[in-house]
Amino acid sequence: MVVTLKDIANRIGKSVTTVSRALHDYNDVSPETKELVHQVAEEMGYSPNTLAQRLQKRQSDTIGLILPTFGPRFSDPFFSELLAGIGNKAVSLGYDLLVSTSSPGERELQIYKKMVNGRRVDGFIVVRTRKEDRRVEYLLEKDFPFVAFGRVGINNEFPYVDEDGAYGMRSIAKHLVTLGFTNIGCIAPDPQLTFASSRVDGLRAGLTDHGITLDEDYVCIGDLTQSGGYKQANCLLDKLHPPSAIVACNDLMAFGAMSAIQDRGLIVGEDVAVTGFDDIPMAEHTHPPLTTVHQPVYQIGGMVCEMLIKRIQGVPMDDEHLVLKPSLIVRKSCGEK
Amino acid sequence: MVVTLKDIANRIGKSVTTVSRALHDYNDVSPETKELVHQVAEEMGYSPNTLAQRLQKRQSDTIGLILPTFGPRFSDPFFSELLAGIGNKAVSLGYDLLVSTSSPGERELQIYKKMVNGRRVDGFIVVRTRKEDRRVEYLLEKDFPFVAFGRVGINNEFPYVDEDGAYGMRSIAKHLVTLGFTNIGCIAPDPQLTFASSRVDGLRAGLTDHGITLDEDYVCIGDLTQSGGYKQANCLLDKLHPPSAIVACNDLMAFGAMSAIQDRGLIVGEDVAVTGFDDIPMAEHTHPPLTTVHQPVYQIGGMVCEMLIKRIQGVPMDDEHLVLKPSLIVRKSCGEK
DNA sequence: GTAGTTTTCCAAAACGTTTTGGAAACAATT
DNA sequence: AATTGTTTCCAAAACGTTTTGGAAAACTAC
Repeated sequence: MVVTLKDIANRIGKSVTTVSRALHDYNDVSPETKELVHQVAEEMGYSPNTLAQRLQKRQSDTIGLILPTFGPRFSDPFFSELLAGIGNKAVSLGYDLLVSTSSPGERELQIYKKMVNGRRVDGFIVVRTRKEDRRVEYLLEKDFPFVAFGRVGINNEFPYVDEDGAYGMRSIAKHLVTLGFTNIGCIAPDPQLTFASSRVDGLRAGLTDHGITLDEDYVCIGDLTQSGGYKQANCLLDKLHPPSAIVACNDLMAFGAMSAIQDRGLIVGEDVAVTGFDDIPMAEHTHPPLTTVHQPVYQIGGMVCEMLIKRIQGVPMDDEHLVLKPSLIVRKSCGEK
Repeated sequence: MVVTLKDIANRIGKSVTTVSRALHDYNDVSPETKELVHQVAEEMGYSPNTLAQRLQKRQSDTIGLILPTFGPRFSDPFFSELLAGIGNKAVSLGYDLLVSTSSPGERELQIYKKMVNGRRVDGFIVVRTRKEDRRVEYLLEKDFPFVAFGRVGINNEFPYVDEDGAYGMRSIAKHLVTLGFTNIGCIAPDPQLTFASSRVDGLRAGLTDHGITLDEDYVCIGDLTQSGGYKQANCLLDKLHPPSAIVACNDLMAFGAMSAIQDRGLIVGEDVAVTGFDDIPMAEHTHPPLTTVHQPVYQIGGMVCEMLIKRIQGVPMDDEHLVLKPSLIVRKSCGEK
């Protein structure tokens, strides 16, 4: 049924070794034999059994990505773009991508362990890092190759790519202050996430630089979805002195905030300003278009993937720690300039 | 370094066979030996090498999913939800999920071939089917297991799950007619996609039922992204007699249409009605909330995954062809009730 | 004590590759 | 003619499992 090296060998009356070496173009096989082997292999429709090759190589040529989903309806455009970036780079470098999904927690860690123990993958890409991250602790302890998108609370002794969230938020702060906003609310992510602090702290620092303090009562915590942004924006708007600008820590929550504002008959960009973070493609076509901070997510996917493969193959990386400066994208959600 | 059966066997002075059988709880191993094996295995931290097991079983226990991405910035919440549905079901049934990304075309087919020939996966989930679909032709010809989400133009002799797009669109048509709309525009997907016709035809039929004809000039083709919806809505609105209702064939394009309307100072739901299709989570929190047709994408992911695994294992399926009736979700983008 | 049965074990083969370490055949050099 | 070198090949081992087909040892029944 399925053609193996042995079948080819039997057919041409040579050994399996010779067939294998002929196909790999070793120079201890005569040109005539090579020609014959290639021809017969082609004719019989031979393709090597990847599993056998991998067992022999003791490499799975596969990288693992476990997406942290929150709730069953996981629907985040950010991750689909990251996935495309990782996936395309992986195929171009000859690696498979093994994807799993799990909400953070014990089950998630079990999946990592299962993959490591069963040698199913050669390394991981860890995304949405947390301040105390069991995943990176585990992988570090096992000395298992991985590259993270994001950093952890302490001891970042592993390769990562991260964006300078504080810098991005300072840009936002400066932009808002320049436009005259002083009463500012913020929708932050779960504080266990590393990027929560860097972004919120960046915002606070940026405002302080201009003599404005961010009231802690005006920092709400959302779940990074549009629905979460909607709810938290409502909290903010229900206050006695509602903020005139809402800084959401990702675009999805910013969209929710915009809806909350509009549902009250207020106009985004006139009555209340809104900003986001990430610059997902949808941000360009909301009404009004969202002022946000751009992260090259697709490219980042490619970068982490490439770094991981270098790590796996023992090729030195140009730079183990990459921190990208995100850029402010001014659109119209904070009013016309 | 890594513990194998042989290590355990050496340590306790038994054969590899016995250790293997003890771990699998065969009854030709004495209780004492079993106990000992388990204990030592535990102590040495043994985990079987998945690659070796798979080679021996001649099964990869892996299912393949190749996402058709359009352009580098692939950012579709629909697919992340589907992925979560497939992924969670796969781990719960002990399968790995191999994900790749490619834009439709020759390269895409190459990826399928590579996976099939190298026996890297035991089956595929094919998504976003086309009327003439090289992928299903290929898999059918190779008699390789797969389950599709969606149908093809002719000869649907393979297991699939699909939604009744025509039915969904008829609901939309009826809803709009009931609300008094007569001048209707449509933003359709690429007509090569199977669901393009079923949806547009369904709309047309639904309108005809109520004595309204869908003007072909009022059917534009969008690329299923928000940006595409924005552009095509503008085309529609630029007409001499612009439609008073825009029916988009997915939610993302509906969002774009809403922005286009709002950018002209018009009010969605008052001046122009908009409808979508899919009911992605974001649809609930746009302004106004989007009237659309609900597809249980997460569940569908689980279903196709389960069907595929049955197909792979030769277990008969309850039903090889599942066509789901989507339900109309009335919100506010066509005006208050 | 013998024949049969049950319990417990294992060597060897198999899965499909790649690598190792020669060996045979022939040619070139002294 | 003996030595060295080159070309071409391959048997065997290895990767880490599981399965097959016994076989030895220990009981059971008469």
